[in-house]
Amino acid sequence: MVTASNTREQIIDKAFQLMLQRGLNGFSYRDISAPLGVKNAAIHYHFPNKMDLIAALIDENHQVLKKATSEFMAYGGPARPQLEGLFAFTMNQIQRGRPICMAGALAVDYDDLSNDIKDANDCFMKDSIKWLSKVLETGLEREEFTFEGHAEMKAVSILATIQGARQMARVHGMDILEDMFEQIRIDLGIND
Amino acid sequence: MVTASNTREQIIDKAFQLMLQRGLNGFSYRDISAPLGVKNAAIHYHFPNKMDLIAALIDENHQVLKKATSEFMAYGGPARPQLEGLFAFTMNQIQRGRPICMAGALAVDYDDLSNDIKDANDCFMKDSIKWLSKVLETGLEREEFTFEGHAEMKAVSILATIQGARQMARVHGMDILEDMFEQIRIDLGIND
DNA sequence: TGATATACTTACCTCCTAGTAAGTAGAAAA
DNA sequence: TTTTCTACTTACTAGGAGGTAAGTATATCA
Repeated sequence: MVTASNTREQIIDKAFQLMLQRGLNGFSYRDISAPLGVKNAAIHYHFPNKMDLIAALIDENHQVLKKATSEFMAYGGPARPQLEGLFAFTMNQIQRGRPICMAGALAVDYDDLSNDIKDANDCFMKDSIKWLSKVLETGLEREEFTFEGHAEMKAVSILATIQGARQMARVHGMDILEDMFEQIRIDLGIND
Repeated sequence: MVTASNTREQIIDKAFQLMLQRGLNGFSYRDISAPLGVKNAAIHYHFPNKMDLIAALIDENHQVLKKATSEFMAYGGPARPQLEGLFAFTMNQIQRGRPICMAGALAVDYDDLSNDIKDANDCFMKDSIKWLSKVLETGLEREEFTFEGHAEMKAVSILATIQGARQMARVHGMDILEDMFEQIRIDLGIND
């Protein structure tokens, strides 16, 4: 072996894609190992069982979120680019072959999950909601947005809309997503 | 055998519940047959393969929708009770152990589906959107609702929100759903 | 009464699943 | 140079998946 091994990262990357394409029960170790040219046991070496792998994926997902939102959470700033960043991130995920979001992928098989994984997912969602709530509050203060109701409830509703829209996009095509983003903008009083 | 057989109906009923609880890949023939006290082969007798069963479930789902909306689609009437009916139906489904909707259950495993099933699901979604669009348009005309943008886009966004909220409710508890319904009302200018 | 159809059961099959135990090539450390 | 560690592979297992072929009890029809 000449290079330092990156098998672990490749496994995570592939599993991530499969998870967000087919859900937790929709892919097997073989689906990961075959395209990478390794054996199933190689996956078990890095992740003793499937739940360990899933936990790593959720953690990975959470890191991506934290990285993307840390600056705004620490220093604030204009809200609109944050919202547009969420839309762009969503589109980007889908274009990279990840049509459903992590929470969506887990939700169908939710009963199978260990408490650790449920907690990790819960934590991720709470952070997402916290961030978007702050974006909305900031947008309201800076008069970038207008909306009725509590920022947190509005944040949850926007995240739910995107989550649902990602699923619907699979059936109706990706245009529906742009429509949903536009509707969210309209509902926030953005007209440009 | 004394009574007329209702095994077929029981299979559909059980499969429906499992499908909306765990998704297409989240349950097996055994999960259906065992609680009904029949053998797997009994399911194969009524539905030669799993896709035939899924098709029957989608059809069943579509019938429920048509039944619930036919009167309004034919004769119109006040929009608000229609919207509240959607909320009530959603809550009722969840309370009956069906936390995710059919489209959500199919979306994760969408690539596995036959074209027939995709078409049937597409047809169901189109009918849902058509109905809710009419509800919104009617509500606007009758000054029950106020909103910006096209009725159809707004309808899709509401359905997406509910779909996403059902998934989130699994993680965050059912209270989130009532919150989402309330936010939808607020966004439609309903304040009571 | 005999033939046919319905609604299953019994017994089986093949394939795939996650998971394990033992072996191994190469790199690093002693 | 020997030992130890890392990162795997080979070879295997038990169990579960969907699916099938053949048999059977009951009801219906001719």
